Amino acid sequence: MTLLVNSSGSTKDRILGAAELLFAQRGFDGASLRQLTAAAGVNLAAVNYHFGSKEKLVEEVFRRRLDALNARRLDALAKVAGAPGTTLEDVLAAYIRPALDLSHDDSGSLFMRVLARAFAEHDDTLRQFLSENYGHVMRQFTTEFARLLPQLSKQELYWRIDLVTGALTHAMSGFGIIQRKHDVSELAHREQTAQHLIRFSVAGLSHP
Amino acid sequence: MTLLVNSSGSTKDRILGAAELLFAQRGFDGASLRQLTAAAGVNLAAVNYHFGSKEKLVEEVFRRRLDALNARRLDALAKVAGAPGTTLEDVLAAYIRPALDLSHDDSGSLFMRVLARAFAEHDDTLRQFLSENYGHVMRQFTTEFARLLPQLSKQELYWRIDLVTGALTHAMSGFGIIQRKHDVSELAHREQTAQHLIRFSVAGLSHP
DNA sequence: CGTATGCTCAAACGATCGTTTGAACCAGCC
DNA sequence: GGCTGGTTCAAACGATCGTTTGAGCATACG
Repeated sequence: MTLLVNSSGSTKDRILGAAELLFAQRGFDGASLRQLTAAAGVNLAAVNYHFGSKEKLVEEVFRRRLDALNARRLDALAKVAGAPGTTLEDVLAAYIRPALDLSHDDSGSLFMRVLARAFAEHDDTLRQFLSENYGHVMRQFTTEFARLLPQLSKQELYWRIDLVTGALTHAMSGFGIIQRKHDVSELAHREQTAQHLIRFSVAGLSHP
Repeated sequence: MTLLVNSSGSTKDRILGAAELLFAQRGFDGASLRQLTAAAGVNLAAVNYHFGSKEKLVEEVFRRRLDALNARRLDALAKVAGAPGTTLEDVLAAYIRPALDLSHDDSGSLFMRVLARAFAEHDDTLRQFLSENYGHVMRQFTTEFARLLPQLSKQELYWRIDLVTGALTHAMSGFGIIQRKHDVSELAHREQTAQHLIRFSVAGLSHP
């Protein structure tokens, strides 16, 4: 089976790291606490001791990554929002690039796959958690999109953003058929993904 | 808990119907055979008697719907493919409309949600099953897209189709924020969804 | 009639799940 | 030394999982 994920760090961090990996690979139900604690190299009871329950652990996995992701998204947005020369590409880049960085970060994080799984699970408590804690980020981006696309009705804009989100989630979680070639560096592949996503989204958002 | 789903039909069909519903709601792991057989109004052992195992049942749920879906997709494609006046809209409609019909069909099928779940699960055996049995459909559509978009490189075309698929899956499985209003008929909403998807995809596929 | 055949049923199987328990350990402080 | 609070540990808890079993029932055929 899966071996140790982390031999260093605190027990809590080792659990969080192993949880992220195993949730991405096998899902929230599919990954058991016994597999998880074995991979983390900690005792089975450590999860309930440090997090209270498996469900709370799931929330912590989300919180840790989403806090970082949305902070970087808002930073990037603040640098371009409201400025006179700002383009659709700029706002989309502020939305897309932090997510791509996260989905391919140093620890080989599979977090975006975990996130996509959460969407697919249609778990109401989890969706409520996401909406409550991170809905304001989406709202800020929507406002900026509306400013740059004044010709679109609110309804029309929502539709298009929804479809962009679908393409984004799909690409970021590695659903697709596109795989990185062996002769392309990780960084180059990420840049290529960002370019495709942004140009595709610009076209989808701004068509007449 | 969930009550009876079907009080008529053969035991096999009742199981398949209940399985589709519960897999969509709770996932393949999350839906137990005891919940499932209770909802179908059949004995617990009936699943293993008629299907052999839970995994085989999952495959049957897919096979039943995907056979119908892809037959209708290929029918629709055959009517427009290769013809001189065929547009991108026509081909996209042949791809999108049968899926939308299925995702909102008479029995309130949640099948597209099941399919999206299968994508998210990243289950290799399931992906192989899908690729082996239905890969040729995707290949035919890709060929037609390539004919209508000769200016795109193969690599570029694959990227764009991949992103279209993401938007499609997202919209069809009801991930998004867009919900049908109470004063809009089911049929009108489906048509609106198709229109948005097609126009968005045309823009994304054909931008320079 | 007897007896196959296809199907359903309640009951049980062993495995695995998330969680709890109580003892053991181990720093730091009196 | 003794004591305390935070942490880890093996072991067990009851619940639920997918699957199997063998008896029971119905229909069809000789």
